[in-house]
Amino acid sequence: MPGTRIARTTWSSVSRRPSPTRDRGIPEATVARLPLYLRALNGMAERGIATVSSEDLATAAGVNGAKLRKDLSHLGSYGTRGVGYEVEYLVYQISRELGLTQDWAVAIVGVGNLGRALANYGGFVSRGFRVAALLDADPEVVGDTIAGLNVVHIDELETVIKRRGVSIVVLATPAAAAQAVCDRVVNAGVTSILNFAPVVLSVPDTVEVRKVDLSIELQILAFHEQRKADRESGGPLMAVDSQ
Amino acid sequence: MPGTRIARTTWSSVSRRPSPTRDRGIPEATVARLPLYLRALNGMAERGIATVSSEDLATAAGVNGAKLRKDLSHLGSYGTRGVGYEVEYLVYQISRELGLTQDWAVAIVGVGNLGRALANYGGFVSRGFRVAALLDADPEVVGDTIAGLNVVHIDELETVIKRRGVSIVVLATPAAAAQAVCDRVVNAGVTSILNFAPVVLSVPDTVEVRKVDLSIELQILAFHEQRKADRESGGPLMAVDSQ
DNA sequence: GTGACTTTGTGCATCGGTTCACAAAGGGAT
DNA sequence: ATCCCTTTGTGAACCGATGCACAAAGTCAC
Repeated sequence: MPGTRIARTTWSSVSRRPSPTRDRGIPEATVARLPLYLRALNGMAERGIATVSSEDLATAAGVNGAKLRKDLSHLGSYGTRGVGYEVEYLVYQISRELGLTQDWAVAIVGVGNLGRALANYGGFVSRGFRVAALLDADPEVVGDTIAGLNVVHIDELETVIKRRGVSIVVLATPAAAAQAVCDRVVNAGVTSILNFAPVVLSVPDTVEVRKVDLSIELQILAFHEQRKADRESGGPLMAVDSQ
Repeated sequence: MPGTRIARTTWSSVSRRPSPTRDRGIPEATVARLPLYLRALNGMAERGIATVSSEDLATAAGVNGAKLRKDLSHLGSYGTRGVGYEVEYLVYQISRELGLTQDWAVAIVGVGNLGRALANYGGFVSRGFRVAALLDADPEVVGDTIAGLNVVHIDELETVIKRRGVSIVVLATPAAAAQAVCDRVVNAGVTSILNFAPVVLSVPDTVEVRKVDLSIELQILAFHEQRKADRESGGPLMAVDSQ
């Protein structure tokens, strides 16, 4: 299947121009941590803290100081040497960089247990995001009101996406339906998808897919848990080495 | 705070012995992909496929062939050159490596919308995992039956963990309660935690914490989405470079 | 048994990300 | 204005992960 490509989290061809000062190509790892910093900073702003050092912010966000400084340096030079970062200002800069100064219309497809939970989860749709539509294929739930929104039939997908300006879609459908819905969503012009279904989605590489997979996380935990158990009973020097 | 350490996903001191053949230290990146391979293999087994090449399995799992082969080579030499991998056998080997041959008792703490969804989500508790307890602080929901389980008051946390042999805890509490519950869970001897609350948990570094954070995923999508928009209106050569 | 063909397993170059360590840059006291 | 102290921003070494490319190892046909 040469037409489609497997979803990658990174970009195939980011502009690799060696810009002199403000290289706009922010490393993916950094982008993934910016929301963490933002959350910590918001907490500080609420508690009335005006200024913060890289070291303090780093521990609040659960990372190391040097990493935080390097991350922030990718956005620009927003600190004052000898003092630290001004909290309000940094909140604004990170918000702007993440695109949270505009607001994003999100559609949730699949209103089962999980979809319902997401729709109701007020905290996760924080500043910048707004649940604009709920869709489902089951005639039983179509027409219901969940979190103040009317559930629309999946047939209306394309119409709803266009009319309500949806640019991010959350997939909470059963695994079997996910790829088909995904295809339609992509055809409707959406290029950002958050996928909760336990399948590997196949999309053109202009589309960004992020995956949240509960079962995988559990399996990773189980791996480490088992290893700890092995360690205890076997001891580190009793490694079996069954060659 | 020198006593506790921020949760890292990796191990501080994995056995770094240069073992000759079967190095038991499997790279973290590999571990994270094994569940993906396992899922693809299970699908193939169901469809009656007996044997599969690295290239086919790789595309099914959404990775590149060389990576898959290197990943599998960390577990041992389970393929046959010129033929491929026997599906059933590989399923068993990966399951064993991930610790899915035993079953793990999981407790879910916090039975709000999300906790309820997780409890009911039959698919996610796949082979190897079993929801053994539901806990909550709200007297309103304590005593309810959800997914066939009685919701227990959080006061019973330590007792329930011991009595039901819980070794993995899923935190689905409000952010404000998460750290306190986490401390109690850790004190009760649990060393594997899956955290859905939007906070950075502080735990001793013998404890493995994995985080699932919907809001962060959305923000990452927004970042890329904004960048695409900038690209279109600005054009790649109109980079502002506001030095 | 031999040769052609297929596919694994891995050495090696490369790349992105992390961490260290320090020079540069500011603030504040005297 | 000068000196000392604090903290940022970053060059450079390091480390793990990725991907290429190929030799080794097996199957199958005859």
